[in-house]
Amino acid sequence: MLRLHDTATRTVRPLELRDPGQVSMYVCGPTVYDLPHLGHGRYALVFDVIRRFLLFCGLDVRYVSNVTDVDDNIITRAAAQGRTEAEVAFEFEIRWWEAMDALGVLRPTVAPHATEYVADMVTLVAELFDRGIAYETADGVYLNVEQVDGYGLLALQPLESLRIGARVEATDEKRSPFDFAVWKKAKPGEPSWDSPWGPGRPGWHTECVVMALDLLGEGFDLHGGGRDLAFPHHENERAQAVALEKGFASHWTHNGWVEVEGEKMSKSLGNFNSLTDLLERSDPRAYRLLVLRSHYRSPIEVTAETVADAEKGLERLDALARRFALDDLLARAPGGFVVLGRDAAQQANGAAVERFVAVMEDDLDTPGALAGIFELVTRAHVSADEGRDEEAAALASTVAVLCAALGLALRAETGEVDPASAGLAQARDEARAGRDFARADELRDELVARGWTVEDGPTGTVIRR
RNA sequence: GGCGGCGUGGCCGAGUGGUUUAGGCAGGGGCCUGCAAAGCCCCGUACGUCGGUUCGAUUCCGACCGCCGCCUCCA
Repeated sequence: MLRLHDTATRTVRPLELRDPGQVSMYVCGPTVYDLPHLGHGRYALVFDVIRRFLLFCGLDVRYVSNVTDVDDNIITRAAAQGRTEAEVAFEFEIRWWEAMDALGVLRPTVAPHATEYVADMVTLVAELFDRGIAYETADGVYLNVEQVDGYGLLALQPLESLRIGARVEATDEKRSPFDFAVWKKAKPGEPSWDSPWGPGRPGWHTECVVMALDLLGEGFDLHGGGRDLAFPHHENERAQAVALEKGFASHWTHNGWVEVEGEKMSKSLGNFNSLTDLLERSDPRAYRLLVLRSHYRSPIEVTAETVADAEKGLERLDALARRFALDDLLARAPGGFVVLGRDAAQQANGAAVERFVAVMEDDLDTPGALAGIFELVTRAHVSADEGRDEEAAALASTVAVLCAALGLALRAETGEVDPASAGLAQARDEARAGRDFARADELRDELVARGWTVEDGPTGTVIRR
């Protein structure tokens, strides 16, 4: 079984399933008030890979990831742009899914919206209120964290030590500095819903509790997100569940940061920290490879260099795909899901698959998994060079299967060739046949000038983009 | 102030108490090729500093230096 780091216990331990054969996971989704950034892309990729690996291992996965479509940031953005909150949320949610699709991130099984759950959230807040754990202030309803057992579990430090450095606003009516809003009273012009405390909107930390419990049930298996969500967001989700005496996530997993050229990320690189922008200016698969190349809990550096480096790694995989005419298994699979599970893959090259599974099960060691895949690439070429075609084909197809398990698409196609370029390629073959190499080289230069990469294959000139 | 993480060869990035290497990219040499490209083979003898434990540490312990993050909305 997959062993993953669990933030609550600070250990790597097996993911224990509530229902055998069935994984229930909740990953905190975006607040849709702006374009997704690189950090969004990383968490989405990390948990996509966890999901795909579990699928590869033959498990059913119910993957719930929310969209926060009401929140302070959206309100601020809408006001600044003279639009409604709904318009802002709608626009950026579209941009979000565009980016996810480009990254090859599987759509969640369910992607609930906060605004669809307001009534349930009011019910939850009322219950917290009735239990005396939440209290009303001038601007909302707060949960008193001092009444929650084990508060500070995910912050990885006791409540007392949190207090020392806490910044407490002087005007705060809060009973404890870490008390958080479960309901925010609306100011004039803000979107609002009715509640026993007057018109308002739910606090951010409330939506995930309600939606996770509704869509996955108590005691679901895995809750994930970026490292920064551990505290206070996940801590506060958990606090509400504990206050209500409901079983919540069994396992908490958080991924590390994205760093962009040190501290001056956006300054020197323009919009480079926008995921949308990165996806436009590089092969979208490169970001997946870049993310997979380091451990999910380590910080990663995203620079023009590391992205270019990843693109070259991709080229090596694609070259194998071309040589062996490997199918892009993801393109053929319905919904981009892994089609070949572990059992089927076993037939390709059992030892390699077992090694892959072993390293992946060890806290998602994707760098190790990639190392194994690249070794298979070399072995496939060697086998083919030495004429062991069957073995070579098996090795190459193993590469395809394992790449698919990681969500990495392989490209064997060479791109659409226009008639003029095809003509040049043919002319070059004719020149070469007549041993007019000067002419052949001229034609190659011309093709290169048109943006093609030119290779001589067994059947003549092959051009590709 | 409290807490946590990191520091590996030109770059990215794993890993381990010693004997055999991660892997990728770049670079050098060779094979193949009309020349290239792709591919294959070979090469660099790395582990922040100072101590300690040990027969032996990059890997364990301690101190120190440096970098980063969290404690506040944040993936």
